[in-house]
Amino acid sequence: MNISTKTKREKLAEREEAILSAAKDIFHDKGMRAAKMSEIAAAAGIAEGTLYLYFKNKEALFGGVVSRHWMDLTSGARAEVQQKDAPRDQLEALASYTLQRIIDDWKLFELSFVLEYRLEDGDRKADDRKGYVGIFDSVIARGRDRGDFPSETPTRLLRDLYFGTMEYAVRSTAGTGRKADVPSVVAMLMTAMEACLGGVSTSTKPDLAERIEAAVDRLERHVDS
Amino acid sequence: MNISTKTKREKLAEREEAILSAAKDIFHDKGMRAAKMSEIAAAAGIAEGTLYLYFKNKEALFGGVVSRHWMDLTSGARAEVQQKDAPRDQLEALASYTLQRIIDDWKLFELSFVLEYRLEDGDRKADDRKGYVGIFDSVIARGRDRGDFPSETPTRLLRDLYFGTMEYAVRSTAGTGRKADVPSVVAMLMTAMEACLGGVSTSTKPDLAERIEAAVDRLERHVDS
DNA sequence: GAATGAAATGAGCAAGCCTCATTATTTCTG
DNA sequence: CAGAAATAATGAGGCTTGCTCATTTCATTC
Repeated sequence: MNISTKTKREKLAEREEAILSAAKDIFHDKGMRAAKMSEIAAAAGIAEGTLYLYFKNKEALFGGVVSRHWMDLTSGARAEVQQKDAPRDQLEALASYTLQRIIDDWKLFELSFVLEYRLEDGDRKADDRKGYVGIFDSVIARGRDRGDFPSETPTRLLRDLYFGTMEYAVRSTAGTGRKADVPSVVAMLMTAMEACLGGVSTSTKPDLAERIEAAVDRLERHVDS
Repeated sequence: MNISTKTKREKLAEREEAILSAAKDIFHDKGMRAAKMSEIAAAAGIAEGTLYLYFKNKEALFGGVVSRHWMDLTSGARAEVQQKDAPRDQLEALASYTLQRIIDDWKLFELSFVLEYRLEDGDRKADDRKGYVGIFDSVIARGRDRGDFPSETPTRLLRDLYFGTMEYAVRSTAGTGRKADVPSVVAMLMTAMEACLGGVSTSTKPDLAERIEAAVDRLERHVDS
């Protein structure tokens, strides 16, 4: 019967993993265009024809690589966000994490752009990123529930601001030697977000105005008595 | 001698135009990948080999198309900006114009992304967009000179916010039937920009000085009574 | 009209994605 | 366990397509 430690399904899954892993390396090194299917097959230790049993074509393989990357990113982001409590701080942490990851894995992001614009069924991208963007959305939703974000700016627009700024920041420095300066970008982004989210209560300490108001209140009560 | 109305140089330039025009249509319809050089040659009314006398290869041809597009965009934007006086209004006008153009010519933008990530000498994009981004930069510079924008947020970061948000806004709606809602995006973007540029306050939250004054007023009235 | 050089041509080459007839391996069955 | 049946893997070859280059056409000059 089945004496071997690996079931058939496991062996197939394992081989798919090997392919994805080899493909990732080669796409990363050479880009989508220059990476040859024959090369990927060789790196994965299989025949070229076998590739096509696992992935319909080069683009599908590429899609598989990018998709895995997004899933990895998503789980990392979720962990990062859970370490903070206040929605505002979560937004900040998510921004730092996202930016840093985009910088680190720039090559894969670059590739995922290329993919986006070549794929026939334009929904893949959405699927890939849906999980990631969902984290952002739920932070915003929670902030709104708590009353931290009184403004009614649609979440959709906030996404544009948030992710657009970060992606562009990295893209605009890619190619040049310079790396995007994470803290600066995050600081500006938070300023912008706060403006668009309405009166964000700064989580850490009450802001200057509030302290003055509170002091005046105390003084009022004091004078009354 | 030269009886014909067109000099030789003119004829060559004209032919290059014909090629670019045909290429634009076909790239637009089929995308970079599916567009065939033979097809473009046929559409331009020349032999396939002749293409290669005008453009080194497919990517160079593609680059020519995208480059022309950016130049067109840039001159339009400049005209738009000159119709306003206040830097803040110029920013707003530029944003509306840019966003609308990105939406209208989305296909070409899409293609210019693809190009970006396939080109060997990564500087072309910068060259193409430099003129366009320069308009933004000079509006910011003028605003700073006039003292309208007291904040010292680096212009580089502001570009990320400005262009990143707009590009992402269009990208996130591309593919779906929905079009990006220009006024909403511009409104949010201006809120964000104002927050980052300092000064220009339309913020919902009364600003610090106003709150302190209000508190002092209360106190005064209280003590008087 | 001959000579010269520039411009255009398109058949054919090379590269690489993908198919499919064949072979190998695993699973099932009596 | 033998054989059958099903599943998986192979890699040579087909086919598309970007690009080259030997040849031809056209324009200009003397």
